Amino acid sequence: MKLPAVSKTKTGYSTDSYALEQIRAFHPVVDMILEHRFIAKMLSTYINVIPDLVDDSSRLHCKFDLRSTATGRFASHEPNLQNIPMKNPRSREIRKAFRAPDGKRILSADYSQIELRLAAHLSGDETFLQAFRKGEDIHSRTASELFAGDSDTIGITQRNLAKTVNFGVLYGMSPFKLSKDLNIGLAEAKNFIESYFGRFSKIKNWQEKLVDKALIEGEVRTFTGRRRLIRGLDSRNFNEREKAKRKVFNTPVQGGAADIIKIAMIKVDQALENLPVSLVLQIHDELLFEVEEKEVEKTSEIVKNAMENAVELDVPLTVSVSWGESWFETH
DNA sequence: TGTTACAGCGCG
DNA sequence: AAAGCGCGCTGTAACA
Ligand SMILES: Nc1ccn([C@H]2C[C@H](O)[C@@H](COP(=O)(O)OP(=O)(O)OP(=O)(O)O)O2)c(=O)n1
Ligand SMILES: [Mg+2]
Ligand SMILES: [Mg+2]
Repeated sequence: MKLPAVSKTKTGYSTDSYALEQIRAFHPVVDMILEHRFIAKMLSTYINVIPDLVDDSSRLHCKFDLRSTATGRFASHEPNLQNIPMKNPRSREIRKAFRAPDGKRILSADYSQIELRLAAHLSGDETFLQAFRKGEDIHSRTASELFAGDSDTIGITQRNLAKTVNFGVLYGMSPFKLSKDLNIGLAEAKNFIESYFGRFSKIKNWQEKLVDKALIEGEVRTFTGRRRLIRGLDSRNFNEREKAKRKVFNTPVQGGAADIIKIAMIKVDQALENLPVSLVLQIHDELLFEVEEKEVEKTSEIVKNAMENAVELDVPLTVSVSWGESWFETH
């Protein structure tokens, strides 16, 4: 349609939502395509599919693959119940369909800033460690810094963007992508990254040491000894080499967080032995339970305690618990 | 009818 | 998307 080209893929012009956002002012069809894409995604992935998978007892069972991921996380499939809509208020409505039976509640327990805490622990960065000892919420803090000026408009959407920024920068995001994500200039994005690693000054050095070690050993490990083989660190291709480096310093953190919740699952299971509670889902750093309504408060305490004390780090682990009649009410 | 590559997008 | 990482699912196009 001769609209401006935002970027290219290997087969043509890119039409992903970022590209369309950039050209929406040039033609009314662009917004219509975005809306169509959104509805099509919801229908084809969730709304038209999931009801047919519910069994005779109104239960929906996914499968969990415990040994397919590179980092030690679980993977869920048929259907994937680890990617049910959450971030967009319109699509989040889907969670109202995931209900506890009469007399029971859905209870969710999610680690706070889990990979940031683990990164603080593993790197030993004093500023980072102190922030968590003081009970700071770094995602919220980043949100306020990003939206300095309009402090009333900082809600969950802004915190989610800040979350992407915090993990993006930690795991090697380029100033280019950061500037696009935040709609800011390249220079400002560079500044943000510099001040991030300036503030948490031991992080960079810790990451470099991990890469040096991985180059020698050909692998990287989480704190439990879980190993991931890393290829490409000695590649002559810059992109391939840099990609391998990012895997090296992501894996101990993402994989370590996976180790933590696995330990927590064992402890939770033991602690709940005599209560009418079933663990129904794991979503990377979150556990979802079905609980007799009467026992919700007691379960909340036990679960929170077991998860927060799964392992002992140089920072506290904090877990947010919430519950309701459906999955929508949690968080 | 089934497989693969691709682009795209949902979640953590 | 041009240096965030980790997943699974979808529709389309091309091909067997
Ligand atoms: N864009 C994202 C979102 C999440 N994660 C990883 C790091 C998070 O620590 C972990 C769990 O995701 P959460 O959404 O639970 O985020 P946090 O635990 O960091 O924050 P919260 O306090 O909101 O739970 O998944 C990531 O790498 N990139
Ligand atoms: Mg969390
Ligand atoms: Mg979570």
